[in-house]
Amino acid sequence: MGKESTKGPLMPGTLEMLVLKTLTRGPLHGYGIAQYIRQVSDDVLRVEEGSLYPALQRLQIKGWVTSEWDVTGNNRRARYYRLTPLGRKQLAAESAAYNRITEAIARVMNPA
Amino acid sequence: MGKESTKGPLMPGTLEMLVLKTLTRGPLHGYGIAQYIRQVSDDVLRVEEGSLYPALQRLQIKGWVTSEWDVTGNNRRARYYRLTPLGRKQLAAESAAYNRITEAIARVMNPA
DNA sequence: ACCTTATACATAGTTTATCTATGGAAAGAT
DNA sequence: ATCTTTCCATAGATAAACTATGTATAAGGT
Repeated sequence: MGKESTKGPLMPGTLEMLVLKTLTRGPLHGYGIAQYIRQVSDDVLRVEEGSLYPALQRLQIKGWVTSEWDVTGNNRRARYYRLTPLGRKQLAAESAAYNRITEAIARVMNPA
Repeated sequence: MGKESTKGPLMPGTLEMLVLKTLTRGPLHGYGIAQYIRQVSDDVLRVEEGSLYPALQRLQIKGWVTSEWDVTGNNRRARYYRLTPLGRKQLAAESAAYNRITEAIARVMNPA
């Protein structure tokens, strides 16, 4: 009866990068971040709230993002997260590291 | 003074896939598996022994590999791991899942 | 003979990130 | 009234990788 669960676990270590990337489009609240990532990834990447909110706290502590309470278009209170300049640098670094590693994995998986 | 450490952490969840893939070339011992992955990845992926040996035990328990003691070309005793047919199927499944996820990540990181 | 390096296996304990499972609260629709 | 959706948040469990450590032997240099 239920629908088939597409099942979409995240690769540990990629969540922070995806969140930072999402915030380059502008400030957004947690729920919106989760929805955006899920939609853009065609429902493959599912960001669980139990993973997201702790991650957002970590990002804030490290200074990659700031946050403030605001109101959504739905007239709901929500905490909006905003990328800091430091966060932007971090995103570039993480993105480069990610590419380096996935390319290395590709060399193992598809040897010449 | 030491050499620059290239630093190459693995993405959690990829180690088993890389090991299974390595064993498609033929039976090999743990130390050799680590060396192979490191070399083919151009020193980007470093397989720590503290990660590898527990992983090999997990693979064996699940039936993806078997093992037996043998002697290397260096005249040393070593435990050789061999991919099972089940392991080969598992590799195909993990590889497909990995591609699905990395492609989804790419959609988030490089939106059209 | 001795010492060092490289090879080879293995475990214990820590860290860290994600997940599951909950819980609360308010808006809007039926 | 009640239900669904939106939105936040935490506690506890799970799992994979890491660091550190220990053992042992072969080969090669001095």
